[in-house]
Amino acid sequence: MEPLTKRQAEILALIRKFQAESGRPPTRAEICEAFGFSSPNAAEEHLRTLARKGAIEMIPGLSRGIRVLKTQRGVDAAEPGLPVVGRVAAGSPILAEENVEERYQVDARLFSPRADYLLRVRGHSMRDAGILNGDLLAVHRAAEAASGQIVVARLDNDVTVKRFQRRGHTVRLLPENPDFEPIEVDLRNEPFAIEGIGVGVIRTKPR
Amino acid sequence: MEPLTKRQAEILALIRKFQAESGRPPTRAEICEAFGFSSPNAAEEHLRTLARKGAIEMIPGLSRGIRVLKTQRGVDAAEPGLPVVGRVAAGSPILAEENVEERYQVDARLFSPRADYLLRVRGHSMRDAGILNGDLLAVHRAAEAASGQIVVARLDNDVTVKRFQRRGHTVRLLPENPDFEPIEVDLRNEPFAIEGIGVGVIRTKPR
DNA sequence: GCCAATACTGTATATCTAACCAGGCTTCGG
DNA sequence: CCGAAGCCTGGTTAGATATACAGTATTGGC
Repeated sequence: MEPLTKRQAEILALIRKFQAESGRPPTRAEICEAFGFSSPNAAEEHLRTLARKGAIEMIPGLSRGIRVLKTQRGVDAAEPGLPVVGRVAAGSPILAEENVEERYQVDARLFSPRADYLLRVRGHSMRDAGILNGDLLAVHRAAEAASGQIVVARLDNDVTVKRFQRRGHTVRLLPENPDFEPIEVDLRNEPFAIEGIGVGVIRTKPR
Repeated sequence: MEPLTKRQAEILALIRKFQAESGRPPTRAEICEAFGFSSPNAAEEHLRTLARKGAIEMIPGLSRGIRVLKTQRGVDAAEPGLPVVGRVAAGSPILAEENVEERYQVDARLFSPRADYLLRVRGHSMRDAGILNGDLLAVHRAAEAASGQIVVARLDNDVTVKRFQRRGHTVRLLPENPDFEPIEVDLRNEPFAIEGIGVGVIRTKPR
């Protein structure tokens, strides 16, 4: 989605708020009233811009034919449920909008510590820890971890799930499957960061 | 809320569905289209009746000025969340109150088919299917199952989770762990019933 | 300096929408 | 048998709404 100006973001926020409170999208006139515009064209132009930038969809001819396209919002907004993160684009923050597939309505407090998001796991390297290909790993955001914990780690633009082990300057990322090899990272000259700690698993399809 | 006729309940259901899918309430004309009415008055009268009976609110003069008042709590939308079943008392129905430990706020529609309850799994017999001791198995209530599905089965007052296999009069309950032995049941002279089908897993503690 | 984009005012209009009127058909209780 | 309520057709209209066109002013990049 193209970046929005401050004013455009305000308009988008109003559309969201209006819809959440009243159950219907606003008309041009209602947007004008909220912002003090005296011409419906002011609202119309903002809507067109938002549509062009991909923030909303406009259905021609329909009253209140506005759809907010992306549920957007990262961690801060108190939206119910947890964002599901699929493939993580190289270099982008893990909760960047482009990585969020959808939201699942799951109580974050089920997990302890609290889950911040769900990461869709690819591959079989954690099979013996009961984490299968396609599973959702409930992740608590953290930059530190204790040895033995299952972590979401970022190394050189690759995000992976492994069991964490640290000895001095060396970090070992251990798979839970004898078919895979441990990864060794020298913290002095290789990029490494912990994105979070695995606090649970959700599998929505039986195996 | 006064009781609704069958037709009125259908109209109300459509309003809910329309709003959930499009983000806006329907117009009279859109209701007509959905039901095949040829006059907007048919929709108008239904809306008035629904408003009189307290099911919806109508805001005069506004396009799409319909608000569904109660989230309804009938058969379909009972208590939110899923009941967690722990140890199942001998002979009692699996969802009997005495077996329900608590309720977890999880969207039942995450799973397909829909989950009806969560069963806390004891033991390691399904380890290689990624179902560990202490995990919650999301269960869809069913009395039948296809071979190869993971089922919750009741045999002689014992409830167990295994992979289901049937050949004529014989049912085999297969563990997913070489340390355990398959269970064979002769349907002609041994008690056996399927309680449900496993449709997912939730693990609230990392391993 | 100039063009494009943003951010509005002001006006106009075709059409969408809510809302009303008149009437037909059926069911059900008194 | 009657009246009321549910359920619908057909048609009408005031006003709500989307959308186009003509301007003005400001800002930032080239």
